[in-house]
Parts: sequence; structure tokens; C-alpha cells
Amino acid sequence: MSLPRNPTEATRNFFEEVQEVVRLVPPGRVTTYGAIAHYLGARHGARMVGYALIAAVPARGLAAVPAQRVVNRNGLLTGRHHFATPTAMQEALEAEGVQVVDDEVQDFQTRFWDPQLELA
DNA sequence: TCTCTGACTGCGT
DNA sequence: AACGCAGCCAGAG
Repeated sequence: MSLPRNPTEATRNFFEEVQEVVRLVPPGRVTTYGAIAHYLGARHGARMVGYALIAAVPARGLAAVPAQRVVNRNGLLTGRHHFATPTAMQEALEAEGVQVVDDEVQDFQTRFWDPQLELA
């Protein structure tokens, strides 16, 4: 799968909603694809959340959309290969105090930030 | 059109 | 506990 060149209106809106939620994740905390999908009403699957981030990073940059704070439900950095370098995602997380060992966020449960709960 | 492939998940076996 | 599988939906070929 590659980047969408001409996203449809609906797709673009979904992408923006995802990016908006990701921007609300506090530094040092992480959330998951599924949590975001659920928060947005699961209109699209969790896969689409990841897809939205592919479009988000090059379009807005790491500073605007902290995509490193989105991991899978097990705390694994499944999206690290989409960053500029293979270690960029891990380094970005460690820079804000999140320890990562073997592609896995340490102390994941207490680091987890659920938009459904926090933005209620 | 059809098929395949995902930065995913949850359920059933 | 490990796997398989279906649902999720948009692009590319």
C-alpha cells in the first residue's frame, strides 16, 4: 500500500480527525490504533488509522503529528519502518521519557492514553 | 471489476 | 497459549 495521491473527501476528513486525536496525546503517553478507531466511532477499522498516519507524517511532520505515540495494542512499534530512519520512532519516544526495548513500549499499561476516556 | 495488501483487532478453535 | 480468520476500507495494478 502506498500513499494516496488524491484522497476522497471522506478519506481526507477521516485522516484529519485521526491526526487531530494524535495531536492530543500528551508527551510521554501512548495510545493505540484501535483506541483511536473506537473513539472515532469505528467508522473505519484500526487499519485505516495506521493508513491515516502514513499520510500524516510526510504531510505535517513529526512535530505537528506525534505519530510515535501511536502503537499497536501490545505496545509494539509496528509503524517504525515508516519513519525517516528505522530508529526514529523509538528515539522520539525515548526523548520524551518512554522506554522502548525490542520494539516494545515499557510499562505500556500505565503509559496508555485512551481518547475515549480522556476526551469524554 | 477483481484481487491483493496493509502502521490492526477481536473472537473462535 | 498459539493460530486462523473474518471484518475493517482505500489504493494500486
